[in-house]
Parts: sequence; structure tokens; C-alpha cells
Amino acid sequence: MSRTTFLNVDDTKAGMEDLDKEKINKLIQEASKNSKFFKQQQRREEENRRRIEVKLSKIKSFSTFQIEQAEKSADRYLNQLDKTRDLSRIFCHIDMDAFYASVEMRENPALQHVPMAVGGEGMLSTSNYLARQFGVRAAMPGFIARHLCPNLVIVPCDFNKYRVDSSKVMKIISEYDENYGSCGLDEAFADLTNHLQKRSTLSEEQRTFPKEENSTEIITFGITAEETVQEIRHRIYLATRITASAGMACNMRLAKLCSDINKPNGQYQLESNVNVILNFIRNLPIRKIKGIGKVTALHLESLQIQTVNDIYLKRGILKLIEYPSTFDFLMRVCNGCGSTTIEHDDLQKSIGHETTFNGTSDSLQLISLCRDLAKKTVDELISDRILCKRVTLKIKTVNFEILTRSKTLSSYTDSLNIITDKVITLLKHELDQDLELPALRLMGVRVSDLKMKSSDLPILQFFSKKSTTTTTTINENTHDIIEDIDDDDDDDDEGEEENLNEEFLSIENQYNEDCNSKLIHIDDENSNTSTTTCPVCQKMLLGDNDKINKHIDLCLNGEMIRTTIKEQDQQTSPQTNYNKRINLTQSKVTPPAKRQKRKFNTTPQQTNGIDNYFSKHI
DNA sequence: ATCGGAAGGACCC
DNA sequence: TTCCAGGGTCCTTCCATC
Repeated sequence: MSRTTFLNVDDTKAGMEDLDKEKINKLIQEASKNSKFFKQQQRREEENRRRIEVKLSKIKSFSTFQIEQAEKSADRYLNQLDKTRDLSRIFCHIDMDAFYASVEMRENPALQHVPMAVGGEGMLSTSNYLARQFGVRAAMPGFIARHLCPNLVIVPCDFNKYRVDSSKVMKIISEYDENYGSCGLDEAFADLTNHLQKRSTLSEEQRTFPKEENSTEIITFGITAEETVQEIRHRIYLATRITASAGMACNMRLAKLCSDINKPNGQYQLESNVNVILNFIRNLPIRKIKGIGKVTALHLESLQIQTVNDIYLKRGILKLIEYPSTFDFLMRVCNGCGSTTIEHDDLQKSIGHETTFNGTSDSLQLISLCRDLAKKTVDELISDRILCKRVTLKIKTVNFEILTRSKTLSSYTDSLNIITDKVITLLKHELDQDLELPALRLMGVRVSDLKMKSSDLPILQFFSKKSTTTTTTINENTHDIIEDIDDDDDDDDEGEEENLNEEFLSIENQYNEDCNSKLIHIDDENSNTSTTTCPVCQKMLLGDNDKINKHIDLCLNGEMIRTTIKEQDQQTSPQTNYNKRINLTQSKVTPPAKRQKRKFNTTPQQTNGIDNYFSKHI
């Protein structure tokens, strides 16, 4: 029977070390075979194997001399990298253990003793360690997971819950590095260098915490990095009852690798010594490296590269066949180099929504869905006061073939009409033109080329936690935001501005009302109501789930904004003061909480392209 | 040579 | 019996244009 390695268990995650991989892979293949998804994965793998063949034959054409020369060139490059190596800083990567699953197990302790996963039947987000023993893990469809583990309990995701815990964690981390960067809800990087310098001047009380939440017993942490991180993890546990793992090293790539070493509920510090670093990294399997996924691993493995040290051994060939950016990335990896500055995204690059459904070819249904997705996306644009200039339609056929169609608009807009028209035109074009088009199983709408509305300049600064580069970006933007709105043939959005302001006020009022009333009656007439306590403001909520969630979102935003303002209060630079004043007046405007988490990109792009992601054709 | 639009793909959480 | 998400980012290629 044919197989595809693309379906095999990803055993690179913690808790998956002692599995019978053969058996699990066989079960997965068995459960998947004949499915359209399986066939698509096979096609993908075959296509990649073809590309690999081409590469291998290219390699055969190189002379030994050529390879030797390339190796020397690679060595020179590695020497260069050595010279720029910065061992002076100490980064910490914090990673919550099986975060969503841990939150659910805390809420419902019965789940602690059974294999359990969080997610939908369609796809799992994460699993607890018991479930991992069966090979059940994130990004696995529910039905496969049940094949592997018939007793698996699947609980639905509740992001509002996770966000509350996440913000508690981030708050703690921010006390050690106010410029920390979060990456998703469950991960963060902090540069502890400055804190460690100041730490010796801290009093013992400042390093002392209760041993347990309500206990009088105390525990005092020392001043080393190791003890500092123990303190952070202890405080995280006190605040959330969830364990975290951590890694410390001189750069972020290494710190991230280290947090995996003693997971769960452990930490590992890598000495900032070149030999120790090289020794640490050399035996790691390439899949452990962030940025090397299934496809890249397949390509590298075809060159007999399994470990990071193999990358070094094959540096000559890699120099000859890889793109410079890929080669650069690989050299940095095998040299143990990584970023030593935490960068924050100033502004999101795109916003979109997509949804999967039972395959259909019904144009009316598809168009109506498309309209809904456009509405959802535009709503977000408007409530965040963002304009876009490009719209993209994404569709996936029942054969799992994905195609995207996009169109650049003649000007920046947040007009529902313009955007909906454009994306429906794209969709109709596909439906009309390709009569062979199989039924669809997914549709998505995304807008990109984003700009803040000019009047929201302070908000933009407000959302970038620390705006070192922000200022120039904003100035560039402000010049041309307003003017180019109406050099356009689409003139059907008069009055949009008014609606927008109205909506704005209503959000503002809702927030004020919510926070001022003791008992919040979100819904009165609906029979489908329930009561619960808001995890942020601790008030009783009455209403259906949607409305309760909405309240929590609003409340959470308020909380985050207040926290941020407090943080800014403590800083005293003139620029911050300016921001603070503006922010206070705008602070009731509450964009979705999720935008807050997107301020950091763990693989920061550098202008010279160094350390960027690299792509398929390697 | 260069720019930017459009399409596709890899990868991450 | 069924049967693999949704939010993103970045990169490359192709093609048209200057």
C-alpha cells in the first residue's frame, strides 16, 4: 500500500518521545486511506520528491573542486557569523505546558486523569500529556485521534478563558522585561539582561513569594538567572495554577530550543559559551528548529541531513544549491546564532476569516457565504479603524486544492459595499469561468495592504507596546491616508463615516455601561440565557453565551488598556507622556483583544533579509 | 533592472 | 458509515512595465 510521510505523527513535540511511532503511523494511515485529504498529501509529497530528484541530479553535476570551494566559502561565512556573535545577553523563553488543556483540567479536575484534547471534532488544538502517550496531538483531526485513543475526551476551545490566563502570565513576564514579546497566548520571550543587573540590588522581600496561594510559608529566590526564572515560573503557577517551562540562552532561537528540554514544568539554561552552544545544537534533529517544517525536512533529509550538525557537514552542497537566504538561515542555525532583539509588529498585515463546510457547488449558497465572510472581515476593519487596499478570496475544493484570487483596489477603503462587491466578483469569476471546478469545502476572505485611519495615529502608537520604529512608519502613513480615499470610481460609500462614528460611540457606551453596572443584564428576553461571573471584572453576567463572551472581550480589552496605561505611566520619556495623554482620551475604544497578542513576531524580519523565513524551492 | 500585482506555498501557533 | 481548522506571516515566481 502506498503511504505518505506527510501524515506521520509529528514526534518533535514534548511528551512524545517514547511512542511506538510505527504503530501510530500505521493507525493514522489506516484511518486516512482513500480519503481525499490523503490523496492530496500524496500528491504534495510526490511533487516534492520530483523537485528533490532535480536537485539531486544537479548535485551530481558538481565537481569535487566546486564543492570544496563552496565549502571554503561557507567557512568564511561562518567565521563572519562568529564575529557578530553576541553572548552578552540572556533571553528567556517561557512556554506554558499544554496550555489550553491545562486550563481545562484546572477547571475540571476530572479531566486530569483521562486522555483529553481541546478543540473541535474536526481539529484538535492541543492535548494533555496522557493523550500524547497515544500519539494524540495538536493539529490532528478528532476522528484520527479517536482511532489512536478510543477513550479520548474532547472539550471545545474557549479562548476567552485562555486569554484571561494568558494576560496574567504576560503581566508577570512584563515585570522582568517590559519589552517582552508574546507569541500566541502561551509563549513569550523576555530579555532578562537588565533585570539581572538590577536584581542584586533588590531586597530579599522583593524576591520572596508565598509558597502556596494562601499559605504563610514563603520562598525566597536568589539572584541568578536560574533562580529568576524559577521565580517567574513559580509566580505563573501561583497566578494560574498552570505550569510553565522555560529556556534561557544568549539568543532567542537557543532559548526556545532550551524551553523544550525539560518540558513539562522544567527549565534549562544554556551556558553562553561557544563550545557549549555548538555542542548543544549539533545533535538536535532538524525538525526541532523553528522554520523547518515537513517539506523542508524532506528536502534536507534527501541530502542525508538529519541533525543540525549534518547541516554543517553538508555546507558546501547547501551553498551551491540553496537560495542565499535559505543558506544564510541554515548557517545561522548550525552556528547557534539567533536574534538578540525583541521586535514588535507595528501593525497587522492582514485580516481575514475563513470557514470550512460540507462540499457544495451551489452558487447562491457560496455567494451568500462569501457575503457573510466579507461582512465579518469589514466589521473588524471598521471596529479597529483600519483601511485596506487589497482583498483576497480563498477557496478550497473538496479535493483539498487551494486557490486564491486577489484584487488591489484603487484606493484605501473600509466600505462594506466596495469590499463585498470585489470579493464576490472574484468568486463569480471562478464559478462562471471554471465549469470543471469541483465542489468547494472552504471559503475565506482576507484584506491586506492595511493602514490606520489617520485620525487614529495615537492608537497605532498605543498598540505597539514600545515604538522604536513606529514613529517613522506612522509619519509615512499619515501623509496619504485621507487624500486618496476618493480618487475612485466607487462612490457608493457616502455616509460611511457617520455610521462608523455611531458604531464607535455605541461600543464606547456599551463598555461604560458594562463596567458601571453592578449586575449586568446583557439579555432580558432570551430564553436561552445563563448566568456566569466575568473572570475579569467579577460581575455577574446574565445572557446567552454570545453576549457573555462579548462582555468578557470588552472587559478584557479594558483591563489590558488599563494595564498598558499603567505601564506607560511608569515610564517618563516625553514621547510616552504625549502618547499617554492621547491614549487616555481614546482608551474606551476597544478593539478586539486578539489584536493585542499580535504585537510580536518570533522570527523578526530584518531589512537585509537575514534570518527570514525561507521557502519551498530548496 | 525593477516594481508591484497576482498566485502559490511553507510554516507557525 | 463519516473523516483533516483558522488565524496569520513571509517568500518565490511569473508577468507586465519602465
